[in-house]
Amino acid sequence: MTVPHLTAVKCSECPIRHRAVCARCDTDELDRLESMKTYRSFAAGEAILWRGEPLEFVASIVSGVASLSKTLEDGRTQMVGLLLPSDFIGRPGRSEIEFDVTATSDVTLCCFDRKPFEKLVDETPHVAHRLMELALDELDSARDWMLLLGRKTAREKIATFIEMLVRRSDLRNAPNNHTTVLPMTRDQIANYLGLTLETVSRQFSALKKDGIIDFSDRKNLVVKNLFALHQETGDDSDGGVLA
Amino acid sequence: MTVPHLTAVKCSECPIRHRAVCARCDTDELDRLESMKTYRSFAAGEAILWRGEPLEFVASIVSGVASLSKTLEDGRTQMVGLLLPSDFIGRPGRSEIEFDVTATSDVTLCCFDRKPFEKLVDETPHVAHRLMELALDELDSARDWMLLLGRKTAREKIATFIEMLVRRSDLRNAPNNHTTVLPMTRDQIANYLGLTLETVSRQFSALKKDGIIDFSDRKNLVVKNLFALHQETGDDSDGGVLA
DNA sequence: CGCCTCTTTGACACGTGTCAACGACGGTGG
DNA sequence: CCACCGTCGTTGACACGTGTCAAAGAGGCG
Repeated sequence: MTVPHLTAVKCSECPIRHRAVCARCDTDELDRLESMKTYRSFAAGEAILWRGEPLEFVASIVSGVASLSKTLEDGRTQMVGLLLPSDFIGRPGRSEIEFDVTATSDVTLCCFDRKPFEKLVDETPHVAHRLMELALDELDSARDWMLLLGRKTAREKIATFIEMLVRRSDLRNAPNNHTTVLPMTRDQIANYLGLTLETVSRQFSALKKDGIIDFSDRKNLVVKNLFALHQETGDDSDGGVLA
Repeated sequence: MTVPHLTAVKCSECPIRHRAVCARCDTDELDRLESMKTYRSFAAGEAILWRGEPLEFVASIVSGVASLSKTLEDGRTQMVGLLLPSDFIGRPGRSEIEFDVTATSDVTLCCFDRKPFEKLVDETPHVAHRLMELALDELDSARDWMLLLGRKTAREKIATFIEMLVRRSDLRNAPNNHTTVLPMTRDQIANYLGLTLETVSRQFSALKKDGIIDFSDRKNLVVKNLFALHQETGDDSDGGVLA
């Protein structure tokens, strides 16, 4: 299975223009980025970068979902990050990365060669500042995930995961009719949540049996009761729904 | 129990001079920091900052250990970071934090009022750059911890924890005679590792029974066989000892 | 149509949490 | 100086959640 390398769109028309690393750039800065960038695409399941490999390029995710994962010697793996459109791969001043980056769905990246990009970062406070914000956002979500991994039950993990997906995907629908698409297989969800795929499957079934969610097929789910779902996450009772 | 607020030492004589946020500063920049800083001390167990509280100051840890933790509605808590000397509290552009910061041991901080410090960051690339590095280091260790929380067994978690302490504390001793001090109670270790305090205690006992570690008292432990300890961490077999 | 991957479900095992009792240590006050 | 008390740590018995192993169903693609 091959994926065509899409031709890059103009930065000014880019769907992630306002949230990616270029979010704060003025027109001149954008022109400079424009001249440096290349688009690359990866099919679902394909490796984007391997741990320890020298880092030739950095990139923003234009479309699709990528994951960061770490593996123990005996093969147990844990996802340590989920990258969505506008998220950034690679860091200034780091020549390699400490985890594998994999395309979870089909992915399109807006790539920059690392060395010239680092030069640009040094000369462009707007970009440096935005990179800092993106890193801090990742740090916050990593810490939320540590709480989930260390202290939540399987049911709470699944409920939290679904709630996160619903919040990010579909705010257009009427309340109590939230629908969303699972962007990954049961196995990948298990690796994200620190569970086995069997436990993931069982917890989905249990939430379905309790009337909180429903599946139209494997990937598409409807949250029938968002309040009840939130009650299952273990987080503050006021939290999400009313916020 | 009160802790005296130590008078600040000269930046040029500061023990964390070469690793903290000021690491890359030249003499002029250091003078400016010097004029802004205040020392504060906190006794073991004391709260330094509460989640959601407006962030009045940022700080570097001069001595002692502080922890970041998150709590679920029913009281389950998870440490999401351990701050050692030279680590930084607070972020540019964030007016509050999403976790509690607590003094684990007696702690001394080098504090700066947030607003003037942010101004300084904007005007001082050396500081901005160093802050970025510190954030990325934290992100890397958060991700290592996610792997531990999600996939390691209790014994692997304890072995990893001890190995981390030994690496950071005592490189002066001869091989196979590594000694270290546990900077926290069993309960705090449990919250760091996503375990219960009983499990922590049992795993310490098991490693002692297997001749891998030994205790002279509750806090002081000797690693009698560092290679065997590393074998218990679940990490790559080549990893630490030979590196 | 048949193969392959993904998913579901069941039976069972085992690691870790829970509950409880006891022991060790350190500080305080008589 | 010693007795007391509170905190912290250890150990045991048991329960329960989640992992493991196994089999079969569901859907997609050649």
